[in-house]
Amino acid sequence: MDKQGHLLDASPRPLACFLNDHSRRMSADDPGGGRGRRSVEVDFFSGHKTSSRVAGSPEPPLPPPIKEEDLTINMQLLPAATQKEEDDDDDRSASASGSQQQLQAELGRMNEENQRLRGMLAQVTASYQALQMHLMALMQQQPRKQEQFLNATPIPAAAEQPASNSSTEVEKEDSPDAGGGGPSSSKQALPWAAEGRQLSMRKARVSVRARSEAPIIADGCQWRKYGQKMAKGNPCPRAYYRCTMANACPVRKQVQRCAEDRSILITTYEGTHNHPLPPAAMAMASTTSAAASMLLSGSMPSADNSFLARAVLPSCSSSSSMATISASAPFPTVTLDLTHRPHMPLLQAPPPLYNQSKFSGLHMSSTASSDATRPPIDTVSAAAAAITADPNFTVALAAAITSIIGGGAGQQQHHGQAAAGVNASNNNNNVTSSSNNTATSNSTNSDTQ
DNA sequence: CGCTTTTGACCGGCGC
DNA sequence: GCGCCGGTCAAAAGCG
Repeated sequence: MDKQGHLLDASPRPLACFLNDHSRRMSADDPGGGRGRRSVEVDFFSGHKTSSRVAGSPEPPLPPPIKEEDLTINMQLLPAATQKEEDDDDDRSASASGSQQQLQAELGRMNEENQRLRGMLAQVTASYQALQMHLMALMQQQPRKQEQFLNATPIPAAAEQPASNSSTEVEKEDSPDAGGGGPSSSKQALPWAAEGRQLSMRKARVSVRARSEAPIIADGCQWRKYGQKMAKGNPCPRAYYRCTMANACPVRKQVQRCAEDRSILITTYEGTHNHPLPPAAMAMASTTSAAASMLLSGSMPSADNSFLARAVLPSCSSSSSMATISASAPFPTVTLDLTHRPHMPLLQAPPPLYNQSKFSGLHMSSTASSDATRPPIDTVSAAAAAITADPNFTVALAAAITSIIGGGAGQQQHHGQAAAGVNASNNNNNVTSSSNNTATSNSTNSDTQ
């Protein structure tokens, strides 16, 4: 726990801060930096972010545009022997021309390095995507551990969160005969339902409360509406969406307006995407999936309710007031409240993106408080999840990389995408080809009640 | 024509 | 066992 806490506490800052700090440090405090300067190291496969330090090895540095200061620094960093040779040279004009040649040679070398670094950057970007998939694969390889965690701490019947078919899913997954012969077996033929392992990832939910007039929040993904119901206790209908970015993506979400304040949109995500996500969707998706996976993997210490809050919302330094635990929900559910700061400019905003989180249904306050009965903490998963879960980091990474590659031309674009993906108040509707206001379409479902 | 939304019906869990 | 409820299905309708 201490390890994880330290790790998580040590990396709350957006990448943009690391970049700025780093370039400042490199130009002033690190004359011995040499190559690999201004590097931002992210070990995507271990999930450890080491960007605040100068790398010992010149591996994955970001390719900076060649600037005057670079040349200046590099000239200062010429080997001592070379400088001594220059001093001993009697022919000053020859020395000057030699210096010029060296300058040009250095420039050429920097250009080559720049090209090389761009290639590396492409690899890093690909690795980032691969990491996402790798994480999902790892999490799906641990359903048993997750089941143990969930089964060892049975969840009380629901009152706060809507009831669900969690136990149904557990049965379907655990018992091989669950799907056989029943009338619902034909329904299992659906592509997403055939992914039985995916069901395990659907037990935890991440709920996002956002103030928005739009029917759904723009999270960068494509969704298809497959149902709408009137939920008890809420005059507003609840809409059910399924991710359509991949054929068998198990991710679903429920969208419902808050009964008390209808300007607040409550979006509940369930599951983990099994496909690469666009940058605009990365922030929200990684946050929700990481939160869900950490809930399921039991990666949070039982004694520290704020652990997950700090992991998922690492920008939040004060955790005492933002993490509460309710044992009344059928699902382990993380609620991210975005309603207090709806227009946070991401890349200029080191302050918390989410200023409040509420944990409901963690059901760990009583039964899981004895650490002896809990499954071991998966440090790597927790760390990787925590890092990828940091929307500031993800968005800043994308924006920083884009700005470096595109020389700022793409920064605005990425900034816009990032904002669209995370700013919950964005009114863009990312539901596929849908202009209907599903939440306000008074097609109240009479259902069979 | 293909895709999405709508909406009534159906299913299973849960409480009484 | 029955009814309530949440979640999902699938045919019909709508849309570009």
